[in-house]
Formats: sequence, C-alpha cells, structure tokens
Amino acid sequence: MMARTTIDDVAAAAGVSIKTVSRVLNDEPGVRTETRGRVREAIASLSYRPSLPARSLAGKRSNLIGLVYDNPSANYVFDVQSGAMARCRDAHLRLFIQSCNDLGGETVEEVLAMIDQTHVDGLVVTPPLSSDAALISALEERRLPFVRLAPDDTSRGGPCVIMDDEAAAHDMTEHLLDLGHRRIGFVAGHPEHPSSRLRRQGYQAALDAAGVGENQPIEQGFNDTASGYEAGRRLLSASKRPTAIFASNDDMAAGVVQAAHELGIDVPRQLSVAGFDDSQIAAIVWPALTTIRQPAYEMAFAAAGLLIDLVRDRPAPAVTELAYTLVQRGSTAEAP
Amino acid sequence: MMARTTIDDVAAAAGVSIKTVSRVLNDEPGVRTETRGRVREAIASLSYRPSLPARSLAGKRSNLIGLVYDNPSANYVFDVQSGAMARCRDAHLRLFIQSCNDLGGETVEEVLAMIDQTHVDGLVVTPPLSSDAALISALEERRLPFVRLAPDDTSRGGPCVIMDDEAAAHDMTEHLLDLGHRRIGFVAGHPEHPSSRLRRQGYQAALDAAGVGENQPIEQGFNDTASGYEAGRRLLSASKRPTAIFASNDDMAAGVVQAAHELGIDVPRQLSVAGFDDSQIAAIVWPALTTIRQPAYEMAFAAAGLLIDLVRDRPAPAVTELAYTLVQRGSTAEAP
DNA sequence: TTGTAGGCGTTATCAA
DNA sequence: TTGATAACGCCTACAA
Repeated sequence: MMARTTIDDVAAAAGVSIKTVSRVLNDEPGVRTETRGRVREAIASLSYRPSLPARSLAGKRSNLIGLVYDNPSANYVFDVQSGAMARCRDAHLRLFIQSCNDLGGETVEEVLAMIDQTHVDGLVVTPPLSSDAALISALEERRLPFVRLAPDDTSRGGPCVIMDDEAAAHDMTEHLLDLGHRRIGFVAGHPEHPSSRLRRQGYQAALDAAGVGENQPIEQGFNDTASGYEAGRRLLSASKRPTAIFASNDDMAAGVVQAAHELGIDVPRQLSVAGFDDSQIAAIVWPALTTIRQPAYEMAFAAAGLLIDLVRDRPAPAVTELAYTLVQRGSTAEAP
Repeated sequence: MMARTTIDDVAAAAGVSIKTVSRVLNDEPGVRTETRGRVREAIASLSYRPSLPARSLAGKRSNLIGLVYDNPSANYVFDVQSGAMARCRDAHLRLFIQSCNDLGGETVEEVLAMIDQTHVDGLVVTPPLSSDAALISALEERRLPFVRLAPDDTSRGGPCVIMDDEAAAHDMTEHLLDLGHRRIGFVAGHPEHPSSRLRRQGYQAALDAAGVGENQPIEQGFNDTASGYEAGRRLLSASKRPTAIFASNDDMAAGVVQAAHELGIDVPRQLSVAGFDDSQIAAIVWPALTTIRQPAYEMAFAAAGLLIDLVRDRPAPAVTELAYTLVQRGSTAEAP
C-alpha cells in the first residue's frame, strides 16, 4: 500500500515549493510561464491528483457541489444527474449526489447534514425540492449558494433554470384543437409539483381562447402510471367520452393508453393521447406519445454552470429559460 | 457567515477533551457511559456534524464509499443507486456516485482519479464495469476494497453479488414451452454484458431439454428499444414466424411489442412476448410484460453492505446470490 | 477512563 | 515571482 502522491512530491520533482504548485493547481497568477510548465509536467508525469478533502479543509472551497432530489422518476433523475455531472466534469469539479426519496419529514435535516459533512460549495436543487419553502429558507440562512430547477417562485432564492410549462401546455392543447378535437380531457399532475399547476393553466387558457373552456373533464393524477390509468378509466367511462386526453406527464399518458387498450378504444383513431416530458418511455409505449420535450439534461447542465459561476463569485442571471419542443408521434391524430 | 461547529465546541460544551468526543463519534470503547451521554447531548444540542474531509485527512477511513456505473439504462441505474444509498444511510456512510457514461477509453483513468481525489474507502462496481478486466486489475493493484454486481467471473476480484441469469432464462423459456409454444424466437442482449451470454445459454438449454433446440430463430440486439424493434421486425417477417419471442431485457421486449403492433399481430393472442429485468417500463407498456424480476435494488443494497464489511475489516462472503422471480403479466398466453 | 501532541495534504498569510 | 509557516478539523499514538 504505497503512500499517495502529494503536492510535496510534485514540488520536489519540479524543483519548486509547494506553494508554487498550489498556484499552478488553482490557476493563480504570479507564476512564470516556464515555471508553470515545469510544474504541469511534473503533475502529469506523476499523475498527481490533489486531495479533495485536504483542499476543502485548508481552503475556502471544496471543489465539490451537491445535487439533491426527491423524485421517484428514474428517467428524470437520470437525465438531471447526467446533465449536472457533464457540466461538473467540464469545470473539473466533483458532484455529490444526494437522494431525499423516502425521507419523510427529515428532508431538510438530511440536506443540511450533507452540506455540513461534505463541505459542498453549493447546491443544485431539483423539483419538487426547489419549491420547498423550508429548505430554501434553510439554505438562505446558511448563505450557501444554490440554483433551483423549475421552482414555483422565481422571484426569490437566487438563480433559477426554468421552462415555460404553461406555454408548452398551451401549445399542446392548441395542437389537439387544431386536429379538430373539442372535447379534451385532462389528467392533472401531482398537486405538490408546481409545474402541475402551470400545465393545467396552459391547458385551460388554450381551451378558453378557443371558446370551449367550459365543462371539460379533468381528473386528478399523481404523476405515476397507475394514477394515469385510473384517471383514464374514469374519463373514458363517462357518458360524453373525450376524443382526446392530455396528461400532465408521460407516465400518466402511458396509463391512459393502457386504459384505452383495455377498453378496446383505438389510439389514435378513436382517441388521441398527449403526454409531457418526453421521457424515455414516451418512445417506448405504442403508439409512441406525442409529448413536450422538457430539456431536463440541458436544464441541469445549465443549473450546474450557474452554480459554478456563483461559487466562483461570478455573476449569474436570475432566470434562465430553456426552450421546449412539441414532439409529434403516433398517439395523436385528427378527431374522429 | 458564522464558523462551523467543530469538535472543539462539542468538547467545551460537554466539559471533556476533543479526544473523548472523537471516541464517542467513532463508537470506541473506553468512555464512561455517563460521559458518553453528556457528549451525545452536546452533539445533539449543537447539531454538530463531523467534517468528512477532516476525518478522511486525519484518519485511515474517509467514511465515503463510491459507486461507479457505465450504463445508459435510467431504470437500472436509479434502482442501483437507491439500493446502495439506502444501505449507506443505515451505516452512516456517504455514497459518492460516479457516472462513466460517454467516457470512451478514459473510464479506468477517470475512476482512478475519482478514487484519489475523493479518498473513497471502497467501490461498488456495477455491470458492465464489473466485468472490465482493466478496471478490476487497476483496483486490485491499488488494494482498494470493492464489491462487484453481476460480474462474468466470480472466481477472482473479491466479493460479488449475483443473480442466476441462466436459471432465470431457463425458467422463462420453460414457461413459454408450458404454454405450448414450440417456435420461440430470441433477441440476444448486448454482447459486452456478461449476463447476455448467460441468458442465452439458459434459453438454449431449456429448448434442448424439450427437444426443440434446433434452428430456433435468434437475432442480435443491443439492450435498447430500437434494436429490439429491429430484431422483432426481422423475426416476425420470417417465413416461419415464431409464436413467442423472448427478449434478453425489457427494453428490447418493448421494441418487439412495437413491431408486433405495427405488423398488426395481436399480443398475446398471436404472439407471446417475454422480457427480462422487470424494469419500470415492463408494467407501463401494453400489454404489460411477463418478465424476470431482477432485484437490482436489493443487489446494490447487499453489495454496499458487503463493501462496508470489507472496509471495516470484517469478513464478507465471496458470492452472494439473490433470488429472481418470474412475473407473469399480460404479454404471454397459450400458443395459438 | 481521559487527555496531550503531532500530523494528514492542502490553501492562506505574509515575508523575501 | 517565489517561498516559509501557520492554519483547517479531525484521528492516531502515546501518556497520564
């Protein structure tokens, strides 16, 4: 078990003091170009990798940022993690990932414990935690830099990365209206997710604008396939059956498709189904879902970038909005 | 920005030396029960959380273990992460997650860099990295404890957690034979995943045992839905169409179902489709997939547990095998 | 049963 | 432009 390569080894190899090596490591000025080169060579030839713990202990920064989530959707979490990690890799930072799933009331406590223990320099906060008032307050109190993804309220709490859920839902509803649908059911999303409200507003606004906003059938879902299935059964068993159903996310839309299959209703000929998110399953179910592509990877990539700016005392815009796309697939068609 | 609470604060509050606090923190013997209680109270009332960096710098252990993956399946990665995290939470350890997706040839390099920088005490290595000879050798060379999930070769490289892929595939094939199918197509998994070989062997062995092992149609897939769809098209366009198709994972099975829908072949009445893994999508596609439940969460939970034992110098069994389950859903039925 | 001194690998401070 | 030295918060070794 040989001892690890340390800054002293590099300093010796390059014939300089450890402080100079440290300067090179941190891209600090005040090192002659030639010296810098010599140090860089020594680092490479010894394949020296500075110790994160030592740096965070000694310095103001840990070169570690955190990502927290409390979200059961494998696809969303995976995309978000991937995006944040990619940005961190670019910046030569490490990402510490913390799940708050199944934590009950101890979420805030657990996040604070993680912050204290790991010394993360900042936090990317994903939905629905990004709208958790207790967590946001706690972070502000600690003065820990953080960037939120898709929060309900962008007016406080530092930089946010958002997507226009309302406009997207509006677009999707218009798409269905354009196909001739007039009775368009809606499966609302989980009440705790702020995006649920926005998507429903967009849906309603589009219907109102078309003059058919009254008495449209709306069912509550909880963002999972099972609740989408149940909502679908209810919508499709009603006396005045809708010719289209717009679900607030893909998982629920898949549930609606299941319900239609089971009731012998042909999608899309007798029923159009639209989803939201463009998660992996959107392309896997049959027929593949017309949906809104939410750029989760890109949003997380951007959020990590903003956080890195924040941590390095560079200014970051308060709100960064990324574009969505309406992805047309096989689950929607002209009204029968 | 107040200074963080340190071990000195706790020592002062409890009226003891920092060494005694340290003993309590690490559950070391040699502290009077009453003293221990006083220290615990001080810790709680100050909500003191020991600094991970400081501990890893000073001590032999970092109280941090790593999890590495190189796997594009959101569902699998999510399950594995969740299992390992849950086990770490129980043990008051932190988990550092590292993705090696899209890293090309730099995977080993990147993992070693992570190890050096973070000082992780050990590593949970998931498939297919668990069968990456270069990585395994590098880890052995560093004498870093590690536990592998579902590796191809359990005879070397420390503790492993496995599932009997071959027996599971055998069972599934027998299930199809029991339903009266005699022409059973197979969509083979990604050639780089060791489980692919085992699943195919189980399939073939069951057919051989039933005396119908000759000339069964087999197509190569790559574990994603698109390749499953292509393989399904080929199998279903052949002159002698199979009455059942067994895909080496759920994503590909979903692709086969797509192909069947598109060709107007009714599942399961005209074609039975079976998958493997019981990932989230198995229950989302329609009809829901008959599949093998691979206990990814439990396997990762167990692996993290073994690693913790290893790290704490406790013995760990070389091979831990977890049970699979055949989950029967709507995608398989009697042969037409 | 408890405490003291030294050091882990880095950055910060200040001097040269 | 460079370097010596003192932290950082904790654990190890040893002493009391």
